[in-house]
Parts: sequence; structure tokens; C-alpha cells
Amino acid sequence: MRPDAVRGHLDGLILAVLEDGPRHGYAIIEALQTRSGGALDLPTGTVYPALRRLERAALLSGTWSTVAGRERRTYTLTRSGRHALAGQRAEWNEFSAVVDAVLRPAAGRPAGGLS
Amino acid sequence: MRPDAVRGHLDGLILAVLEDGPRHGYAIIEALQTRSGGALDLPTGTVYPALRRLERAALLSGTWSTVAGRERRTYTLTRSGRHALAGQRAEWNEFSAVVDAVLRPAAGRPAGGLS
DNA sequence: ATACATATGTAGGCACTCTACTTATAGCTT
DNA sequence: AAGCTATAAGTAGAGTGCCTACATATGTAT
Repeated sequence: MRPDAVRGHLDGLILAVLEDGPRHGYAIIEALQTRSGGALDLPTGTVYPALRRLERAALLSGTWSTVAGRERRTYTLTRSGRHALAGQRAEWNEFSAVVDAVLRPAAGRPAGGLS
Repeated sequence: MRPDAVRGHLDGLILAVLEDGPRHGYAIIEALQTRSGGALDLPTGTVYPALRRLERAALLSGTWSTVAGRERRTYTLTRSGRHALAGQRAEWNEFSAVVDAVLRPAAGRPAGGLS
């Protein structure tokens, strides 16, 4: 998968991972890898700024802690974050249906548009 | 659907429309609307530059003509364009499977990642 | 005459992800 | 002891690509 592909959908992916419970950035990156079967290997330079952005937008709240001598910032979904996640899921469903419909070869598209 | 959503997937959508046969820019925009059931209403400032970009990349070839007093640039899929379309379809299938897998709520994800 | 549909395009802005780099601790290997 | 890898968080700067807004022109309908 080309590196840029998640553009515009990263927020939803992060929110979805955090739905299972609070996690820190590094763990979020690993969860994204696991859940995607290894296809998603996002660089820290992508994820950490995204987390700060989501926190600024009040979709996440973050708190510092020290675990085994290492600084961690643990993020938790806020109520608006949960709401935003629902919205992202709805948007994704619509979007993927649209792209499926347009991308489908002529043979499979009987002059009807979206089914 | 938010305006920006097609980012990174527009090339594939245009290529797919052109698979049915040559079309000019304005007709491509209309075809995109029709095939998407009205969800895709792309501004000319998005589509025309994309067409020029795809032509520069030799995925399309364009020719001028005059129809009913109006200038048209008609675009045709090249051989590499057809090849690129196949690649875009494959990429889309992988990408949408990945996003589906990550976005799916915990209840539907039995600790397995991609099915 | 005025408006709308058809048709193509440019300029500038903006948001988001990427690459590359920096900093720091813990644990393991050589 | 030195070096490497994993863990952990970040910044700086670049590039891409879609958007808004604007400019231009012809044909058709009101």
C-alpha cells in the first residue's frame, strides 16, 4: 500500500483503536499494525502530530505518566471523540460505497449507479 | 460526503470513467455524478488539473475538437492508463479492506485482524 | 437582455502525511 | 564497555493534491 493512502482517514483509524480503551502513541501504532494485518506501518512523524491535533480538537484527552522509566502520554476517547468516531464510520461507509460504485467495471454496472 | 474525501483516489475514479470510452472533462464530471448517485460533485478546479496531470503522466491522451461551436478536449485511456487502472483497483481493494478491518467495532473483531 | 447550461482553465491557499532528524531510557549482545 | 534494538515522544521542512474563487467563451431558453 502506498504510504500516503490513509490521508483523510487517519483520524477515524486512531479513534477506532482508542475505542477499546486508553492507549499511548507507540501502542496505537502497534495496534494499527496488528489490526491491519501488517499493512499499516505508520511513521511516528505521522501519528504523534495527529494525536496532538485530535487532542486540540477535544476528541482525545491525554495524560502523562512514567512507566518503567519511560515517559508516556496516554490518550483516552472523549465523549465528542466517540461521537466523531460514529461520524467517521458513517462517512467511510458512504465513501467506500461511492468509490466501489465508480470503480466497478462496466460489466458489473447495469446502468444504475449505486445499488 | 466531505469535499476532500476523494483525495488520493481521484485518479482511479477518472480512469474508471474513461474505461467506457473517450470523454471530455465536463462529461467526466457528469459521469462521476451519475455513477456515484449524486454523491460526487467535483469542482472543475479539481478535475481539469487532474486530467492534465494524468495526461502528463501518459495515462491519458487528449485531443482538441470543436463541437457545436464549443472547444472540447477529449481524453482517451492509453495502454499505461489501462494498466494503472488495474493497479488502482487492486490498491483500492486492499486499502478498503484495511480500513474496514481497523474501523470495525470490537464486537465484530475476534482478535484476528484481516479475515 | 438576461440567465443558465456547456466547456475549459488558472491562482492561491490549506491541510495532511511524509522523510529525516532529535532526544531519552532499558535491556541484550558481543 | 560499547553498541544495537526496542520503547517512547516529538519537531522541521517538504511535497502533494484538492479546494475556493475567479476568468473566459459560446449556445440556448426566457
